[in-house]
Amino acid sequence: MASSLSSHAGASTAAAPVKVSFKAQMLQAREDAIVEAVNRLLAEKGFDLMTVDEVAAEVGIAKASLYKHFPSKEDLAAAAMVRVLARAKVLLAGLPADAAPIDQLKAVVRWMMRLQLAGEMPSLPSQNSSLRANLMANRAYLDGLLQVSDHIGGWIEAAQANGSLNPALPPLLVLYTVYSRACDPVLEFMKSSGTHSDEEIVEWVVVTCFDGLRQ
Amino acid sequence: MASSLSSHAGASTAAAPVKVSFKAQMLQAREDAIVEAVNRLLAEKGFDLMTVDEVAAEVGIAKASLYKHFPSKEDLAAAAMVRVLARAKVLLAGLPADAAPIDQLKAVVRWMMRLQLAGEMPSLPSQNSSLRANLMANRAYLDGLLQVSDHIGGWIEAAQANGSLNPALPPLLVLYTVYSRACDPVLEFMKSSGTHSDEEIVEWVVVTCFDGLRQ
DNA sequence: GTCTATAGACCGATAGAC
DNA sequence: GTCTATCGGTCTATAGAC
Repeated sequence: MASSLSSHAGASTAAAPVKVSFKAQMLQAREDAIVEAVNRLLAEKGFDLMTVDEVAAEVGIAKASLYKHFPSKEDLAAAAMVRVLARAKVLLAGLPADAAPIDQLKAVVRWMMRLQLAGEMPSLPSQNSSLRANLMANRAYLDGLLQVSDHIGGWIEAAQANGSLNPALPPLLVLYTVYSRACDPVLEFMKSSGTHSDEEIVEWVVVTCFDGLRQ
Repeated sequence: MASSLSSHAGASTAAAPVKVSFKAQMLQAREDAIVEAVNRLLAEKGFDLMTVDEVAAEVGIAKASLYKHFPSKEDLAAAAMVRVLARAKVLLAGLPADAAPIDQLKAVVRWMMRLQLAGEMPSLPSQNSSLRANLMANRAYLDGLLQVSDHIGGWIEAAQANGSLNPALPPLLVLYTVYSRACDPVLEFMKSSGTHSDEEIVEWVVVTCFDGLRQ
């Protein structure tokens, strides 16, 4: 349909999409910069302590320009969550399909913990109700969360079926436990103790998560 | 020394301590009410979303009266943490001394999770630096934390020594992992799913914590 | 009559929103 | 760049105990 349209309208409209696309690219680029800044600030200080002024200053734009892109602080946070969910989808798609489900799950947990240790994991307070309401009304967020959860959920069921994961545990509990590693305070605690490398910490937490504190 | 003083001064001063003690008791009772309200609000909304006006309203006193007892919002939070640490000490002291160290640890984890599910576990954001600085300057908090950590730390080392806990894990990691159950979002998630009782949830998280997701 | 504690108005700063 | 709401923190007039 698009090709028939351009062949009919000729050169004048052939240039127009390029121009619009360029403008859209600029807009998109700025939006990306905003969301990345929000992502970083959410990881560093959390939602409540992050101010919209900070975000604008970090991006280097006026606060008013921010509100052209996102109507509220809550929407900024939602955009950051959508971004990290998109990154998660890329990771999931890139994992070797023939690996054991339990190893897929471990890879996901490792990725989330490395992201947190790198200061790139935005974490939102589950207590803020206005934020929760906003997220639950955000289609992009819900869609992304559902897709990622379905993908991981498939591995959980497969791992329980082949006996590598405790089948007595509700799959939802396992999913939540995996997700919780994204905001596990143990990582920050161990990092601040300063006596271990990030990779050591990640491996220890993976062990405690899948094999428990017991030996 | 107090008895020799009263025997010397006679009846007139014998009444005075009673009066002072009554006044002090009233003051103490109100302080307890304040700290309990702070504890509940911290558990419900967290530090940032809790307002001093709310605390005063909950207790039923004026905000200025609050500031007669505690000089700042941070001190209110610290008092709530001291309170929960005191409750923890009572629990630790009441556990059967002859039980296996691993069972002592499980009992502690169960207690923390039940407290969280009951909405009585105050949790502070680790990101708020002014709050952290205030806590680190609070002797009562540091003392309480140290005592509780020493007590639990002894069990961790004993459990590692008798092989019921993985000896390859740094004791500090184990301690942090235990403490983290106090703010484990899995509990709230599972509770909000509404299909399981609190005790079921607690037992599942205990299993995943000590035995891992793996079977 | 004095003195303390209280209640509720008040202030300055700051953050979100436009 | 402005506006408004809110929040942490303070001030003052008053009520009640001794």
